[in-house]
Amino acid sequence: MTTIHDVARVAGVSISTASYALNGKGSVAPATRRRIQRAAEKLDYKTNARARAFASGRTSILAVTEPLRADTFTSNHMAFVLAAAKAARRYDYDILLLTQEEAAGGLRRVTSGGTVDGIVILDVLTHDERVELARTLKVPSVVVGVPADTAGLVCVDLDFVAAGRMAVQRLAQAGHRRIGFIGHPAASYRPEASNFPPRLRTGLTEEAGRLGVAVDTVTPEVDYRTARRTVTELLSVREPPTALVLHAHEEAHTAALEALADLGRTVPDDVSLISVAQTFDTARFSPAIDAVPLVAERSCERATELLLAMIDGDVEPRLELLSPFYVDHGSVRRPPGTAGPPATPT
Amino acid sequence: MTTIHDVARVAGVSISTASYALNGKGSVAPATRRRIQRAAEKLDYKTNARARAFASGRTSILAVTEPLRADTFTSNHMAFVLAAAKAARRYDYDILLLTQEEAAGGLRRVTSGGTVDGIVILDVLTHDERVELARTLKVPSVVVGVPADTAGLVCVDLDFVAAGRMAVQRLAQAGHRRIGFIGHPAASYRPEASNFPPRLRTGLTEEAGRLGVAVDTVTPEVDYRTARRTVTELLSVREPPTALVLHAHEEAHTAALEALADLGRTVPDDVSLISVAQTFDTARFSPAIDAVPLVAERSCERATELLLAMIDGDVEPRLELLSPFYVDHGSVRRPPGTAGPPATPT
DNA sequence: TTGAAAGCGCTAACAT
DNA sequence: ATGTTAGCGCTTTCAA
Repeated sequence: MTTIHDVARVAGVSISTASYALNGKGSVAPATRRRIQRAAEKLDYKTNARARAFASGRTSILAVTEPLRADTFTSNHMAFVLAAAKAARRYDYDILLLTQEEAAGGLRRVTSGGTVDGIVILDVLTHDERVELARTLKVPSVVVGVPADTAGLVCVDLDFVAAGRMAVQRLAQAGHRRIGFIGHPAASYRPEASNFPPRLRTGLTEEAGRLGVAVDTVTPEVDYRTARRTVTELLSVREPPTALVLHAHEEAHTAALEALADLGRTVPDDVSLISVAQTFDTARFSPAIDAVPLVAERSCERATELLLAMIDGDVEPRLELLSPFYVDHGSVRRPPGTAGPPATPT
Repeated sequence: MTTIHDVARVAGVSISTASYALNGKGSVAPATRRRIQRAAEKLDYKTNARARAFASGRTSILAVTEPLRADTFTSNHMAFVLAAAKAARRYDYDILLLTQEEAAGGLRRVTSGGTVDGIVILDVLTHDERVELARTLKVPSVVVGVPADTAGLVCVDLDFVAAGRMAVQRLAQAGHRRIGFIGHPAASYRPEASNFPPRLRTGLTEEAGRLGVAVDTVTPEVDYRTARRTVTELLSVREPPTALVLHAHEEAHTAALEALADLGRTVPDDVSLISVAQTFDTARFSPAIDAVPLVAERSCERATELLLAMIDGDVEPRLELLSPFYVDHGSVRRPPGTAGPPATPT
């Protein structure tokens, strides 16, 4: 095994100089640095991560805690975990994955022993024991999501309220006066769940109220048949909505499209469609569906950035809400029989 | 920060005795051990993981490498990652997650520096660069899956061939002479993909040949409409299969059930159904579907067991295929119009 | 710009 | 059964 001593010896310098040169720290004469690098290369020297962690007090590992709950969607979770991994790697960190069992216990463990340098808390609940714990830990942490009490925390998340508003604004602008909202299962709106479904719904309904748009809300369970039946019922009333906003699982999108096809309604001629806060690609549906996407990479990139700043320095507690943006795939048009404002904004 | 020195001092022993007592190694008098434990508790002593890793050469972290490819199913991947995490924790290990980018590079990195003690390779391809690399590494690794060349490797996997056989046997026994096989998308059967889809199909078709059962195979893409159309076509021929075997994504199951309902076929009276090698619960469909399940926990538990044995000792290279088992939910009956052998085996 | 040297906190070989 | 002690390989302070 070749150590930094070997490199120093071959390069004819002291180990401290070798260390400085290899880490790009301190001041080393260019010629010396090159000599050391060549020696390291020649000897195929690899820094011993354990020794480095011990000496420096840094492991270059971040804990990522992501419980998997029944009321949430696997693909979304996976997207965030992957995004967190990607972001961490951009800064030369690896991630240690903490799952459901041992949510708080695991955090305590990897934290008290110094296994990780920081914590990324994903998929946070309105009231989350991991957040309570994180507040008391000396290891820095960042929350992706918005718990009820954000005091003393660094939180990053999509502005779900604004995302809900944005969908309504787009539809109102196209002339829709009555929209259907297909939300998550009812359980997702209870106070003990994540709070992004209610946040989105709040933005949507408040903006609708402001703009004089009626909203029919349904919250189908996570299975194709229920979703399909619910959508069919939603559209089979005397005065059906002329547009649908979806904040639901992927299968509900399929179900909605199938239900519409079955009812003989065309998108976007008869019914307009917008999907809000999804991590999957809504362009793959036929027809493609307009979206206000939830980009896991954005949240995780920013969260990681802040976390690393906390690791070597101080960061003021804060709540950073990322502005939503609109992706047009042509699934919104003005309602049938109206000659109102143009469907496409200028 | 309280160290083992503090514990030793308070307990009135040497640090080595404290270390032995705290780690359950060496021989320490029960009374002494208790004294040390009380001291540790009182001081809220936590082993410094970095120092321990440095001194012992073990980090108690396993790398789990799981690329995410387009041709595979997120929920399956997630199931295996979670199962790996769970298994690791059972043995007091944490997992460091390596994703697509840096598949081989990441392995090299966490391996050459001693960041991890071992590697769990998930979702292995028939020809997988990670496997090639793992063969050359001094850090032990275990493969979940079966690459083309298993020489020198420790591999664990469900016996997909036997799983395919089992499904056919069950149906043949119930009297079916023609079955439909709904497989993964065609791309999954190419040599550069994972090899479990072909393995399953091989077992199924060979056993069918042996038992005189005709097999109509379809390989729909991963979207609801294609799946549904394909299933409808499969059943809309002059002599349709009387049973379906599914080795496909979850949405294809929904699609198949919908297609059957649309065609007016009842399960299991008109058509029998078996789902093979799925990680999701096939009982949640209505009707519930018989299964030869793929239990991620089984594979990962055994893989981890072997990996840990490799970490402190030697393990002979091997390929361990786990026997499939059948879960009856009543979705198999004898074909309509036959009065042959009973549908349920004794 | 470079080098000498002091640990970091723990494990484990060895001595008692 | 318990204690002494030598590192583990690196980072970093301090001196030159």
